Amino acid sequence: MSLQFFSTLTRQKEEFVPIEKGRVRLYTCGPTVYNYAHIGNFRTYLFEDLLRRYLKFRGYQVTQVMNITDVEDKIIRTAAQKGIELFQGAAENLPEKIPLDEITDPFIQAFHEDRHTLRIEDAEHYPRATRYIPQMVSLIQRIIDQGVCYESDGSIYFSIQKFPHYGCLSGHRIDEMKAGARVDQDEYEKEDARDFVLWKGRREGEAYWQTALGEGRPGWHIECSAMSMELLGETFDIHCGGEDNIFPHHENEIAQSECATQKRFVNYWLHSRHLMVEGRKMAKSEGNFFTLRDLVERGFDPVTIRFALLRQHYRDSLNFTFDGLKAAGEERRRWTDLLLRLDEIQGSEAAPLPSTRDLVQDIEDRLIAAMDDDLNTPQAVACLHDLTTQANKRIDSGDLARGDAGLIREVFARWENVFGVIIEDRGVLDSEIEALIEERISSRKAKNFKRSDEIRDHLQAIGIILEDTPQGPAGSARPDTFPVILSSASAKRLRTEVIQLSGSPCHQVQQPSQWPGVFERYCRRPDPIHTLQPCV
RNA sequence: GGCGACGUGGCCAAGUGGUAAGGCAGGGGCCUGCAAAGCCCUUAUCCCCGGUUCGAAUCCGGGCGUCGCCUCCA
Repeated sequence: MSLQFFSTLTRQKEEFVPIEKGRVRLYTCGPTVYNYAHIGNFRTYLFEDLLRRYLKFRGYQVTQVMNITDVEDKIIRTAAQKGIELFQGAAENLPEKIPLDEITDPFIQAFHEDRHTLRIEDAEHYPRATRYIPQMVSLIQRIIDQGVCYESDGSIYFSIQKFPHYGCLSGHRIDEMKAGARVDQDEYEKEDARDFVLWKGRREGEAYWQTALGEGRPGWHIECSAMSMELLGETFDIHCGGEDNIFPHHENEIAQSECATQKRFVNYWLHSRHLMVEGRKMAKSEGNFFTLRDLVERGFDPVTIRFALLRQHYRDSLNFTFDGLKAAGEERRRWTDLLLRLDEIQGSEAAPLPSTRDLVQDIEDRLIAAMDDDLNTPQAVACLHDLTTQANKRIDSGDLARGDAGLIREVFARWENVFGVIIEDRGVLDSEIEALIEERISSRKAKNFKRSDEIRDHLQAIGIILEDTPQGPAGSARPDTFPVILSSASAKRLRTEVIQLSGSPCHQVQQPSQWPGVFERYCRRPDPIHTLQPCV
């Protein structure tokens, strides 16, 4: 089977054929930087990251653009409130920094930090709207040349009646779109309430650029058209975003772009559905609004958050719950535990058994089939669980040699490149803890179970779980906490893998009233008397 | 009001015509000094009604319910 995506444009799955063989040009709508991104935003960015990673896995060279919207109403309003000097200047000749950057730079930086926290890969380009004003102006001029625009009070509007395909993406038909009160909220003067603005004429108290179009600033939609064309060409392969962007944003992008170029704008439109929290739309007024930072601060493992947001299909609405997070952590723990078990397999480096090769081949075939089918992550995850059960079974029965273990490890390593949720970062075991582990081993040998249980309980209280195996103690990750897997040389000598938690004590965390009991169940253990050194 | 999506076991969730993947949680068992982990066993006829078909969770019609967009909210 071939790689297929569900295209919003045709509302069906289509085989993916890139414009240029072996290469994908991908545009993803990025953040508006007036605040920290919330987990709903990140659901979309994670979907796009998965898409990017899988395309690479499938051998494509990916050129991804993610725009940064750093000029729009809220930013300008914030700047005005803060008394930041509003700028003016020729669009062609702007200084390195503009006053609005004072508002947006910190949030751009925070966005990239959050991205890294969630293991979202770097895109090739992160264009900022304010740096592409000249391109927007010339694009608007091309659209004007097509005779589909009109000017009113210094602003330039696109007349949707003049674009016959208007509505093709969203399914809205122009004659059915009511010019109701809600549509007509724009303060600017439009001939038809449904028209959209390409260029906003200068208004008192707002930032503006001096351009061939006059003084003003760009409308919302034009930045994506201008920047995508500049960096990816006038027709490119895939354009993504959240479902709320289908209308009007992407609909308008198509209209303005295809009018300007008289070419197809985008071949595949992919949209992710929204995230809900505990069954409700996430909203500040509901008290269920979370930024990534909120959750990390409260002790949730960001990689588990990544997994919780990725393991459900991107085109289904996702109900983000704390029970779901916990389950996601358990699923990940199965994998990390298995990898630890595989590491412990001793013996000769014999060639893998044919049955192991068959197993691995079957799993990988199914994984590819699942992901080829419009990124069917739930099915792919099930494949990894199947492999996990099979591998555990073979370890238990003792017919897994190091060569077999290596083969299975390779599968996880390969698919880790796609999912980014399997492999843990490892640190180094604290010497005080090592001493306790050694003491427990000797206690057990001496059948002093009171003392050995005491030590195990103590370690568990600070977030280290010891599990005894026939070969000696081993460790596993706590699903509900922040695991830092520690594996020092001496730990290995003891055949021990230990996990320690890092971070702040839970009693410092404020419990939110809307979820009584949440933190008893999910917060980090009150630690941290032991300092961890990250291992390279 | 217009457009669209969805409704599968306690929870999450695959499966789009041939008699229900996987995970979490729960129960039982093996293993263990006790645990933990792992393994084994264990819970559904797929919102309701009608239709098409030899046969439907899967197609069609109706109903109920949930959600999204129609507002510069991913």
